[in-house]
Amino acid sequence: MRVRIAQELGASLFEIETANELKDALKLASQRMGFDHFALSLEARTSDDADTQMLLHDYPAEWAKVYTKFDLAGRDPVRRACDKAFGGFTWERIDQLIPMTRGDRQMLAVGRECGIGDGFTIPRHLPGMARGTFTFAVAPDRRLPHRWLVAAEFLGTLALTSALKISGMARPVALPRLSDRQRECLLWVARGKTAAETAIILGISAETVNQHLKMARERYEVHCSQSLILAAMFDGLIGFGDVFKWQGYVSR
Amino acid sequence: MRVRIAQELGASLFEIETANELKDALKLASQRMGFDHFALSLEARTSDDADTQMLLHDYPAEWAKVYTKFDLAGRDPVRRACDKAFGGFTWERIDQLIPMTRGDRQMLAVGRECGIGDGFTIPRHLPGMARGTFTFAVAPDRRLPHRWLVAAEFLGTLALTSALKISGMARPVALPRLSDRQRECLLWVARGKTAAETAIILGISAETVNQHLKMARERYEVHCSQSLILAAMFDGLIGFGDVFKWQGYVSR
DNA sequence: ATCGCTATCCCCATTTCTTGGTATAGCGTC
DNA sequence: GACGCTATACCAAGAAATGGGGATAGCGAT
Repeated sequence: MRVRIAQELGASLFEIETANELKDALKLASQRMGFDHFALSLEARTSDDADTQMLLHDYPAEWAKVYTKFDLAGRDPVRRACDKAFGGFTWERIDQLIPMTRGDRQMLAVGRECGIGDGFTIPRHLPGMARGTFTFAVAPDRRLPHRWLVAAEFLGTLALTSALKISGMARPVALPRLSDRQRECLLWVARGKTAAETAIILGISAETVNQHLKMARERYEVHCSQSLILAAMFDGLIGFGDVFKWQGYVSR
Repeated sequence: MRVRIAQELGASLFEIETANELKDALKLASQRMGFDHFALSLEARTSDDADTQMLLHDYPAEWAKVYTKFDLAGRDPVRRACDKAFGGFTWERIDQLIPMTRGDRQMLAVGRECGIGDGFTIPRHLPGMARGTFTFAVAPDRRLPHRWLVAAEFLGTLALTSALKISGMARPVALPRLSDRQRECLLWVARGKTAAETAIILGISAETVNQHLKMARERYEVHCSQSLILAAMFDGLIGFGDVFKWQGYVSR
């Protein structure tokens, strides 16, 4: 039932096209699930200018002011905990994820004074592309609606996905531009192999490997393997998982 | 109701202490939710090759054999899509995330022949620490239990968290740190500049640029610039935005 | 003041990549 | 059968990266 509601709210996110619409929808959704506040933060790494960040929230103005004024983001235990958790976590569990300093507790206390009590934060990362968090929070005198946390995590993930789309990063995917063989050569080069090594691995001549790479560079209109790798990776033609699994596979 | 069941199953995960127990629990849970198979993959982001990987699954033996034997991991579209999604995705939606090559479709077809039909994969990343995926799959003649996907994503996240704890990978890995100059040189190389061009841009000697890159490679314990760029990017030291922003900035 | 450490800078020999060519064979389409 | 596309293979010259040396300057700790 709760999940059903979250799914309905989530479905509406996919028709959203502006940050303002998203903010309104999230405010509605968070309150419907029994939270007092929400905050969405997305730091994308592919925007064209300084506008690589999206911050939507309905925190009390005072807290937002204090937070930005004293640059509390740099010492926020919630942010640090985000680098340690695969899934959402309630703030009372932060000390299980990271060591809490006195300053950390003090910061949470300041938050409470500003109207932010307990919270539930969902961290998400896309290597090289973006990192985002979604937080649901309640007033200091209220308790988190624990029965809604699963739905909240689901909705928060959708909200981040939507924000990513709005931010202009999720472009329509281009057609595959490399042949399988070209991609295979590229993959081994990305894994740190030389053309000669790749040739042995694939059982073809080193010159042929170079030829495939040459063709691949031409298609991507770049002049060096670094750019080729990054372009292919950005397009999703190869991924970090394809690469790192093979670190040290055949060491020299 | 479905979430309740997932929560109960999830709660049991936190008392688990060995990979085998986890595997049994996940097998039970996945079947209870209406899936035929599950697969948990966790890879730590460390350069030394100790137990940096955990793979738990109940895929058909034939598929596991084919997958490892033919290096299918390097051309698995599911793995690539994991770098593009904040949340779980069904395999039928992969082509909305990444370009699908002929080889990709062929690979999914081979999977179907081996008993793996549609799937739902949950990707999670911890920058500088680990990357994990959890997949629920059904036999080729069956459909994914869509009503269970929210619960599945919840449970999958918990399973990955549990696996992280069990594997001992959770200890913070000290990220290689690069000096400002090293990072600067790396950035320009990632942007496709040669050492000589970078030298002019930075106003230093080309040999010095090479030296910075050399030190950076040593810190990351890699032997070539490709690996250096990818490792730094995976760790969040540089991002696609830092790179593509500058395409064509100085024409060649 | 000396030690250890780091960031910065430079040279050079060897290996590797990049770019310009050419060529054959297979495969599907028109 | 001609055409386009791809995979395969090779050659050669020049540009670039890599890994081996050193060297200087600053900075904090003992």
